[in-house]
Amino acid sequence: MAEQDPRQRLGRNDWVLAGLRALVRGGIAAVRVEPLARDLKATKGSFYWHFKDLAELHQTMLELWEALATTAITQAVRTSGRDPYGQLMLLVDMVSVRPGEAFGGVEIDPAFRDWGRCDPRARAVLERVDRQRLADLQDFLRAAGVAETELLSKAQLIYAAVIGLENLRLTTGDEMGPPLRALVARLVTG
Amino acid sequence: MAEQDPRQRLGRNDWVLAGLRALVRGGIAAVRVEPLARDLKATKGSFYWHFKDLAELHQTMLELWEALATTAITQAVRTSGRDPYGQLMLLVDMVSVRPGEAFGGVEIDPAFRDWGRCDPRARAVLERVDRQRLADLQDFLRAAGVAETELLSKAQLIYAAVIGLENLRLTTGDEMGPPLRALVARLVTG
DNA sequence: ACCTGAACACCGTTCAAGT
DNA sequence: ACCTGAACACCGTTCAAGT
Repeated sequence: MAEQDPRQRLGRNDWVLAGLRALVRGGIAAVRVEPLARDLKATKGSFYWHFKDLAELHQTMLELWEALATTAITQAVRTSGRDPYGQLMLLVDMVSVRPGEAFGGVEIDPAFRDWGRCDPRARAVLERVDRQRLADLQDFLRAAGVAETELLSKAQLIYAAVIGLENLRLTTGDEMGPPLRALVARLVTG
Repeated sequence: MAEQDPRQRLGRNDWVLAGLRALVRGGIAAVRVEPLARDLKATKGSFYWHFKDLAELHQTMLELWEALATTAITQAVRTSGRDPYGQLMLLVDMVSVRPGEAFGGVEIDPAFRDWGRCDPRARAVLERVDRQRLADLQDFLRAAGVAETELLSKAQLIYAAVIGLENLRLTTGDEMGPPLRALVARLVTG
């Protein structure tokens, strides 16, 4: 995306990105000051210039994810200029993108979901994200012509499929795009 | 139950019990060598006489719980000499007992359930325990005259109620015995 | 057989001192 | 403004030495 020049000085953001990498690789237990410092070839003192403590880094990661996982993607979809059905498919595509191809992409979702199972602070964020996404999904389905009485159940089914397919991709390596597009097509036209 | 005499020397079991106490109070993160040693007024070296490392203590705790959580209770119920319906009610009573009144009692269940969410070793045990309990519950329901086609769904409903009520007891403090007995009565006679 | 005490490694946190 | 280096505390793990 940018920043090929190896700056000597680190910003708050470099630590957050390193934290996200560690989270995806080893879970929240891997997001620790000293390993992160080694990763960035800096000292722990540098970390403590940017953050009060580990909890503040965790909080920052959660806030970033909450923003990316909800407003960022739906915003991009809404302003894409496509018709409602095209917007739904774009949403599916953005959510199905392979790990590393985009941030806020789906590769970090399971990592945050696992984190939410073990940490009340993360769980609160996870609950807000899930609620928001279900609400957004219902908006898109409504715009695409789905009947009001079927909005919730269809949104839940799609979201459940996304979560389940994310997990399967981690184990079986299967792509989630095709089955997801098929499901959405069936639910919108049916 | 026993052991009022304060022995100087600790056994493997004292460490396991201290580990269970710590797990219930503070989750698996609280089950650590040095705090446990402080709790038992011993040194860390003593711990490492009985266990290779922390992982071995964890494993021992999981094995103990798996035994108590499945075979121990159902065995006691089966050999109680009651009729099938009485056995079901005894099972409910044993599972509803207040924290501290019995080990293998339900007070430690939520702690192991939380642990299972964050640790693959614990998750494997949790899955076996849940499957075993559902199977046992179906056996008891069958003996009490529940129709074969309704065994699974009724067992699931009862087990879900147990888990949900355990959680509510932790927050609201409500007793779980009465609602559980009512549910079982309705499902067996209905 | 069971334990103590000291040692070492790892890591979170603080802080004075450097650029 | 941002970082280093050293220090301290906490805890997992090892081990020689005690009873």
